[in-house]
Amino acid sequence: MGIFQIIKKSNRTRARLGIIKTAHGVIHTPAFIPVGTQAAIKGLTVDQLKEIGSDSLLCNTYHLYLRPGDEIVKKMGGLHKFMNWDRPIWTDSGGFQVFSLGAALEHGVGKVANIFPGEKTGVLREGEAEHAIPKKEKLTKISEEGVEFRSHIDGSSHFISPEKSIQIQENLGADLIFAFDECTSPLHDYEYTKRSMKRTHRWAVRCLEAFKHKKPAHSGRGSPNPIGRQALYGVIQGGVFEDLRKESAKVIGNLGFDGVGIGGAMGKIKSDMYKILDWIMPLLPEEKPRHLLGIGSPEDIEKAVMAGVDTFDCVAPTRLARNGAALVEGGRFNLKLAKNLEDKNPIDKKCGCYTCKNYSRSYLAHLFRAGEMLGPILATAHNLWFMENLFRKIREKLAKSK
RNA sequence: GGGCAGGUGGUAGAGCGGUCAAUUACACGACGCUGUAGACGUCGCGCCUUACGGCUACGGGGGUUCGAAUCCCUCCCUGCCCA
Repeated sequence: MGIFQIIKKSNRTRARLGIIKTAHGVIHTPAFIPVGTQAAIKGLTVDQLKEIGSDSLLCNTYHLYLRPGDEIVKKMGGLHKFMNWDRPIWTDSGGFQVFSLGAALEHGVGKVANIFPGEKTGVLREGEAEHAIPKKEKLTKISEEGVEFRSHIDGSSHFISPEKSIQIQENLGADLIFAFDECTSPLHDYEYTKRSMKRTHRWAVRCLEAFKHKKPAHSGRGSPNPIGRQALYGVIQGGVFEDLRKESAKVIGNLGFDGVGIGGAMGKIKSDMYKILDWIMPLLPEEKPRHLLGIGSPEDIEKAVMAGVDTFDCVAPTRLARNGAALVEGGRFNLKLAKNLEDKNPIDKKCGCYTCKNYSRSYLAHLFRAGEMLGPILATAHNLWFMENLFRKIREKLAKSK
């Protein structure tokens, strides 16, 4: 029995309305999942997050393994108890850190690379990194067995394999966990991306194997988990290459995971990502929930939902908030601008969030300029409410549609 | 009245003959942020110019020098000490 129940499918697009069932309650999809890497949504209490309406949140395996340590979290009764969040939790496998502490550091790029270093306008062959403008020394070393990380905190060495990632994630005790993968860089060429993808596939099999032997998870207070254990998502890779993406979709989609994550480099421009989604969606089993890893700019959401994505996680709304950018209809609003100091209006008059109901642009500008922590807090509450509201509208629209 | 120490860009504070439109920090401004090494980063910040470059500048004035924020004289101002 699967964890996903489709309530309604759009006739015109691949969009689905559904619920993901976990031991800590359901997630109404399509859904945005706020990211709380270190078992905390930066700046918000869980009560604030509940008031915003988030069904679930996502934490990070690598970060929690390093600090405070997954064994500690386990001793404290698991992530839910540790962070006082009784709704569903996801954990990312650490696969993204293979990228963010590796190629991303080295090349100075992100998942969606619209800026290429130096003269390079295209791909990067393996070993060619030194010709690009190297930003910093990478902290990872990848082998068939797994990935050696040098801790970004103290430089100490750590080795994470697919088996280790699963074990850490079991200790953490999230409801929905991810297979360990390598998130490749948009600068990687076809050959490297292909070899990496094949390895990610082998790692996927190893994750499933390690996962099989795990004991059923004890149920939380929410509705019973239909599968009586954590749910494991596999991750599709393949960069921007059509044959690789399709191959990965078929392999990961049929491996016996509970859900499918779509990860990796999403190309140079936005349209690349939509192309990738269109390639892989027809190849994925309908009954499995699909998660688009790390994507969540408002402008990306609707198209991805129509392409058939069920859930999204993204650091952008929370990070942007901390950096002084409020999400508004059609773009962003810079909270730090001096001219805001004389503006009595809220960020958005039509917004129903706590921040907009109670505070002016003037006050927010003051808080940010003064370096008061309340600024990022109020901005985070606004941005997450904005995302939640965006998805609520998408769900309502799907529910009403024919 | 006498002695000493100082006056540098929005602020603090380097520089003490050429490499100085002037280190650095803060402030200010613009931009960026997509599975969080991020309440962060990049850039700008005398004037004109897209740029090359030009112009005006280190309290005021006057000198020395090929060349002065840097040396000399003088005036003004500030702080401390003695009368």
